[in-house]
Amino acid sequence: MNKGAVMTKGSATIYDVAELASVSIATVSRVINGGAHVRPEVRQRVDVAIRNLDFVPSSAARSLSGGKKFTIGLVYPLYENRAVFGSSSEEESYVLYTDAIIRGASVEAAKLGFSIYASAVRVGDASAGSLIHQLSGVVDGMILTDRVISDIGAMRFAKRLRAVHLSGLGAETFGATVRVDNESGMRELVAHLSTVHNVTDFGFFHGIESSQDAQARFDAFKAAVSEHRGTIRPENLLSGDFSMLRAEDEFEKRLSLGSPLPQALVCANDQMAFGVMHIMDRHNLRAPEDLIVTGFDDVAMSRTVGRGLTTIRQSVFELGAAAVDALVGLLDETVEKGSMITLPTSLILRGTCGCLNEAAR
Amino acid sequence: MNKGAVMTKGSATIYDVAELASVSIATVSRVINGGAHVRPEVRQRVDVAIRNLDFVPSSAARSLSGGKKFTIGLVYPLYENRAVFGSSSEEESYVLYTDAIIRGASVEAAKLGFSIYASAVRVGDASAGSLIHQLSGVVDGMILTDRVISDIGAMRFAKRLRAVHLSGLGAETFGATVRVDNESGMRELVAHLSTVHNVTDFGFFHGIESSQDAQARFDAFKAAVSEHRGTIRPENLLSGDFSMLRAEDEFEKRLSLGSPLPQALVCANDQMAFGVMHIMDRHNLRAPEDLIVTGFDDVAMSRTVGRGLTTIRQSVFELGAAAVDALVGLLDETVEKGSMITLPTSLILRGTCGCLNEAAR
DNA sequence: ACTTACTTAGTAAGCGCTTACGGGCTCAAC
DNA sequence: GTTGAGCCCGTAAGCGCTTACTAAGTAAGT
Repeated sequence: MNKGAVMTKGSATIYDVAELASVSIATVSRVINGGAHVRPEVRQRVDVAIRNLDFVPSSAARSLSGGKKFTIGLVYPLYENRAVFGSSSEEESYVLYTDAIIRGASVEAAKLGFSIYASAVRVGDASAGSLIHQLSGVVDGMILTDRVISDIGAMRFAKRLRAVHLSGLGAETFGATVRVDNESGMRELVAHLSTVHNVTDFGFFHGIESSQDAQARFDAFKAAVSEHRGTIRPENLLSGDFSMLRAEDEFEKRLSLGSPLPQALVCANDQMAFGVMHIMDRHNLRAPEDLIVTGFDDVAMSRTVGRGLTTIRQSVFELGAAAVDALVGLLDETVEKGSMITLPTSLILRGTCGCLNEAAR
Repeated sequence: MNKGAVMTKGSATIYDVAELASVSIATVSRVINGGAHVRPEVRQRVDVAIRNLDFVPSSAARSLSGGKKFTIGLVYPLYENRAVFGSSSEEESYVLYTDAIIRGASVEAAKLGFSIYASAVRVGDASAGSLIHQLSGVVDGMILTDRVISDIGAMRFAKRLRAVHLSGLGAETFGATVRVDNESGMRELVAHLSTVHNVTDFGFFHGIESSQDAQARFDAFKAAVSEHRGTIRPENLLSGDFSMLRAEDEFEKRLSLGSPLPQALVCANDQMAFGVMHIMDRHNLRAPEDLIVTGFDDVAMSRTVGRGLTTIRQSVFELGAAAVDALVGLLDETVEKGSMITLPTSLILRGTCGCLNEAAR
């Protein structure tokens, strides 16, 4: 195993590098990891050897030895198997949401030298706990997206594992919580509708109940409306599931009621606002003339649909990134357990409320 | 470290289990892995110990020792950082596509005991090769999606690593290729249009050039049209990038040309077909009366848009799953290097070609 | 009863790293 | 010139598994 050690079969190991550079493996290790206390000359020799051998340290060995696995788990909801292509549309909105989180997390993780291991859990699946438990052997900590863990077993693994919960409330149990500032976004929006457009008669399209975000948006909405002395007639409280399709059905039903519409219908996400506008179109109703419509998220399509959808922007991409930051912080004890990070939102004014200035940044 | 070994700090190790069950670690290992040659009684004792200690084997140690890492890399294209939320719409179609692949791959991988490590590469980024090289230290093999690797460095890593390329052509270099049967789908579609709807004057909306799929669909389309003695006027060859927005622009331009439209416009994916229909709407044109429009993919919205989009169904979810199967096969030498797996497509007839029977499975 | 063969379980040798520890240097201070 | 303090680098002990190899026990064939 002397000369044979050089690229006998699989990829090169640290021993091969050490031999080629005529140093010990400890030195090679030092060079790889920041390399304190290594003479420049030696470091160079090692670097060259690494390059010549196409050496990539084995993550497995690294983890075993170093204790850290440098992977963080990201658990997100899976709906039906036959996702997206050839499947229901409820999913699409979640797919977009989830995907943005995953990308945000991946990019941030890469910066910090971590990998993301994304794993889907069927919502409401009892085996979720077991999966998470299983995951714990593979990751250093994990990120749980909204709706993923009802709280079953939350306690159980929370103490053994670092975790970040997205859009949760009860920080305490988990390591930390990262959420979006639903409140101030809603407050801004309602204030705008009330003061600029003189809206007093409000309606609201609720998202799926099991979502903390949906709940938070509704609560904030109610608070803001009452603060501005607006009214919400019960028939203008529609309940959807964040999907466009469901929103269309519900709104169609609402129209058939005959009862006059509110001045403004605030939707808990953009997709539902699109659904509403779609149905309005069929009935020859126009936004904002016949009804002011607003969304939440500011997805790509918001800018291009009709005269532009007035909405509240949140950056889901940042959400993912922030979650990673929080988790890594938790791991090296930079972030305290129980902390809650809140990401800002901003009001984007477009055509559906009557403000056409596309400028709003 | 005797009694202390039991849950002193981190999670339990195989030693803790062995001690609790009064067996050696080798026996525990056997129980975990299929457990050949272990007396039922002993196996039970071990199982109980595992459960009591919430033992999850360390993936790191397993990999180090076993040689396999049980992770497969999945490299997909990243466009801009600020993905999806607050970003361009070109991405959305890709996001959906990528996501379906990732989910398909994850689910299949989970079944086989593998994890998916999904990693984004900026398209056209020179560092792609280095990232892939880096990845090779972490995974057993990888899946490269369409467009991800131009071929730079393909040679370089192909020999050291097992890889599956999605939608590629040149199998050989990579371990294996998994693709969708663009050809037979297109052939079916064109045959249908020609024989059932008597179309002779065809148009085509091309996808992004760098995509092998886009190219394959166009080639198959041309072949099928000429086989049916149809014609394609040059002005009816539109070029898009798979996005709805770009398609809208292009089609608007085409309309302003004044030249009569073809009888049917075959689009390389559904999103572009939606764009076309959107513009038609604005100009009071109807499908299929004024122009037959067809898509490719059968995304969720296809069923609900207008009278339903006639399209070619492919299951991207299956694509991801098949890729994992192929890769795992490659790893245990069940699948030969150089093989190509082709997934079926099927013609879905709906309103936009004049066939309203939603039944078509 | 005695080899032959198979089942069951334990012992121990790594897998490829990180890192405490210690030894050999060099250099400044006494 | 001796000592102490750094700096550099090598030695070796694990990290928690898998898997030969070995040994003991059991069943079966002669």
